[in-house]
Amino acid sequence: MLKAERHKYIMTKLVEEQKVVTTDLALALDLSEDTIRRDLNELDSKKLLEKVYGGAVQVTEKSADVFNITISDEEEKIKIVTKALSLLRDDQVIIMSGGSTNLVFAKLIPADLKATIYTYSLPIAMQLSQHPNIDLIFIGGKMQKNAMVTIGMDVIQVVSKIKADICFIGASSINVKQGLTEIGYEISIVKKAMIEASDRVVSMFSSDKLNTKMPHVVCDLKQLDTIVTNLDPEDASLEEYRKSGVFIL
Amino acid sequence: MLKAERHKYIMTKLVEEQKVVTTDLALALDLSEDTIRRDLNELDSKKLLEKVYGGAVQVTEKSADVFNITISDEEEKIKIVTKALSLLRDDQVIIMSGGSTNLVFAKLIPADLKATIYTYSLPIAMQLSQHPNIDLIFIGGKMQKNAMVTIGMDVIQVVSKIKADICFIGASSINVKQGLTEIGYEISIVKKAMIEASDRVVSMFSSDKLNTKMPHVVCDLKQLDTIVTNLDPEDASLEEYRKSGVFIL
DNA sequence: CGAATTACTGCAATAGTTTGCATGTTTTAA
DNA sequence: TTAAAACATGCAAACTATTGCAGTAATTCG
Repeated sequence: MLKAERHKYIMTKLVEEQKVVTTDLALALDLSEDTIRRDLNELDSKKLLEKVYGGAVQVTEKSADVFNITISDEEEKIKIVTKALSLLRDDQVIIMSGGSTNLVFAKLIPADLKATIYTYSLPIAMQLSQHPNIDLIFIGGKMQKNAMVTIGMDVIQVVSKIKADICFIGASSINVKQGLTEIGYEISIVKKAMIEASDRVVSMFSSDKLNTKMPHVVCDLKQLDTIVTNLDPEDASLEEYRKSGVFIL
Repeated sequence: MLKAERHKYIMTKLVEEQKVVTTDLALALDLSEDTIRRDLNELDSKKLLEKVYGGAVQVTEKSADVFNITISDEEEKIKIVTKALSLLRDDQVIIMSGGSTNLVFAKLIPADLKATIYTYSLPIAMQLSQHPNIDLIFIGGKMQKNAMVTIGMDVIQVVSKIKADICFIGASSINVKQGLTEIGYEISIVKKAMIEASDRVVSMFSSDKLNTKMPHVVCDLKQLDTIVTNLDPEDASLEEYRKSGVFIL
């Protein structure tokens, strides 16, 4: 029996019964449970079903409401950004890129902080727009749909005229050799401009971004002043990053 | 029975009956109360319900969420904007101001409409950012907090360079003598610029805005091409507006 | 063709999860 | 205040997952 065949069988069964059980499938298809589990994991990664302990269930379609932003691993991200809150001072000029980690950060910025914040991310601007003491400037331009950020020359032009004390920059990928890299060219050049415009560059990301790479280089590790992760700063996996001289929070 | 299955059952039951009782669930699902309690605690930590002594209740709506925008009289506004949908054509360049009526309008723009839309309202940009065929340009600048729109010279500068086919402009107040008026000076000048930039000016509002005034004049009634209200175009209270020559939808 | 590479499957050892029960504590309500 | 009900915690048994490995099948490429 072909793997594709099995997958079809599993999906059919799933629709019929709202769930599938690993052991039942192994029995029905006369295969080891290991194989079934591998199938289920594969289908899960394709988002065709949701693997759960003991089997799999149908994917629950989350509401199509644009304003209902779900943040994955929010708990983890809260831990990361909480550390970064110590970098904030009154009267700073701040630039923030997009990304869900930065969004969580925006949520947790203390209500009494007085600062000027530039951003080109719609969700972050929405979040900060309710902050009583922050002067918020949105950097306009053409919207990149899914990411809900503006991109392009308009953004670069505005950013390059800013003189910021600090910028908080999301990371798609980071590694010791290439530094910060991005999947999209446009985002990478906007981030370059942000870094140019800021005295201090901070990047926050979870450890699964470590030692990965994307096509477009943003900057060297050296150009980052501080990185903030969910790991302990002394963690072994940060060893090489420590050596490069970047401050780890 | 899979744990994930149970959780779905519990959540369904919770929606149906507004509450669940530990002992009842244990009986219904033929499991120990301990297991049910663990389930409820788990769902609680995911914020899907609130665990209470003896069972669990639905989570109370959190209103402090910036992204949870409530639109008053949404039904009424849907009626208004639905009429205005007929003004849309493929390949138009459109400017939209802020306001909840325009937000409802944005929601109802057909998915197959190809157009370029400029806006300076965060919620409207969020809404339109998911639209597959719209080129969206956000007009940046300093954010006005509560309204979630950008204002000021940056906005004026961009708007004055646009050549738009049509603009959809919210209204705070309108009357036959002064025309369109606004409570804030900054908003009024942005709207003036929008009108300048557009071949055709459309204003949508509910009838309670009729015959009211605010301090800052936006434009004459004559400068509006079309107004869209919840009233029948032939309604008596629109008599004087009809006379002024504006088209009423 | 045939050697090398790649993909698939089952097994075994290890690791992690779930569940009910026993125990002791906390909460509720008469 | 007190007794019953609900709860939290630790534990053991059963169950489920992951990982590396080895054997086999399928595919690729010279």
